[in-house]
Amino acid sequence: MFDVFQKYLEEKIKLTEQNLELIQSVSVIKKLRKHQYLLQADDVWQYNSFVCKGFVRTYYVDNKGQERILNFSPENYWICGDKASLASKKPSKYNIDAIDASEILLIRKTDFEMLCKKIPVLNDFINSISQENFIAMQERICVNITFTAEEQYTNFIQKFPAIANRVPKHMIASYLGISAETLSRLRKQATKK
Amino acid sequence: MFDVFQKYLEEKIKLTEQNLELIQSVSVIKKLRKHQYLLQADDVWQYNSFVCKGFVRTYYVDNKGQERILNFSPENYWICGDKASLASKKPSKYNIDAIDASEILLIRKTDFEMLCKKIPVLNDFINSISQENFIAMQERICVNITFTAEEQYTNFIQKFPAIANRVPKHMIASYLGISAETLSRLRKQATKK
DNA sequence: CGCGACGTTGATTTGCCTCAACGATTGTGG
DNA sequence: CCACAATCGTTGAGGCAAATCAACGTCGCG
Repeated sequence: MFDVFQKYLEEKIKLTEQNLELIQSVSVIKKLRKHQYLLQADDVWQYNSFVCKGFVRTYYVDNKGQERILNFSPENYWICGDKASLASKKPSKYNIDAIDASEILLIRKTDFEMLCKKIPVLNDFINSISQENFIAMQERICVNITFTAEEQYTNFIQKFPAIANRVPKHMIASYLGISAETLSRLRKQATKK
Repeated sequence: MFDVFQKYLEEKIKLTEQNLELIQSVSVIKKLRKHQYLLQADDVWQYNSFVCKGFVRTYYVDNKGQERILNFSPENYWICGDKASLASKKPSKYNIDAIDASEILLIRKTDFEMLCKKIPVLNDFINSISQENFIAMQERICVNITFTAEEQYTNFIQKFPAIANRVPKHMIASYLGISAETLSRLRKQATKK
């Protein structure tokens, strides 16, 4: 499974043989069955993680007991819901679990920092990803405070068609912050048009 | 005004005399009157910017013609609403203008990258700020998709009392994504309790 | 086979928006 | 310096979008 990650990296940046070996030496693969947790709320998280295979979600349970999905992480993406706990070393507020059977590549925080120090091109790459994520997040806030439920859903399927086809509808509703019933009705209306 | 920025930096990281001079050599101060634009939508933005004095907001105009505030940046904070244009070199979707008369320190993107290259401790510091911002953003999304208007407002004043006291109410409403009328009614209710 | 996950539909309620109007304050140009 | 305009906050009336509560069909799985 490391080869998936390797291929991903090689498409983005130039790495020497030694660097790749160094990265591999600190990488661990974790297999998850469907519904299995990668991280449970109240645990401390200490890894950077990349989805080699499968599909993962980050969510939390709100004060009314509802599951709220913060993020989907399909294969070939970093999981970015765990940053808060990773940075603060405090127990996580979020859960991460597998939507499909998955294989996750883990790199311990300290190892990851070592890698970034030793491989400047990796460091730059990671920073550019962080920046992209930040911009995407900002985008999402705009969508959230501006759009109606319908507009949000349209925007979502047009932006993430792959995810939209792959996860249950009620999870999309949870991600958008609307009820599953409302989403169902929106979909019905949309087909009419 | 550079001294405000210098003081800010020195509280956070150790810098040599030369490094400080280097930073100062690429810094420019821009004064803004109340209501003056720092950045207007459709312009390209190429600076990292820090508020030395005053108060600034980042906002956009939605498809219904409403102003939506994405961010407030008080003094001693970086302005982080301009990242998308800065990264992509594309015209900005956002406007930035002064809520109060302000003085903004600007560092051109290329100069800023040079600084980060030459001053590792600055680079690390900037990265940690980016991370904090990212986490705050994530937090905001949670609040947004979970909370009612009332909960959001309570959360806001408790989290940013300084901002809450300083900006007009209708801007807070705009930031939260609720109407000014609703906010007014919430406030009325709150005083009753 | 039976149970749970998923999606849908209906009825009802409600939180928030929109439109409109009005004081209070601030700012500004003649 | 006063008059008038603009900004800000508030209040009321009415309407709508979405939540909630409830029930039901379908499918896949243990």
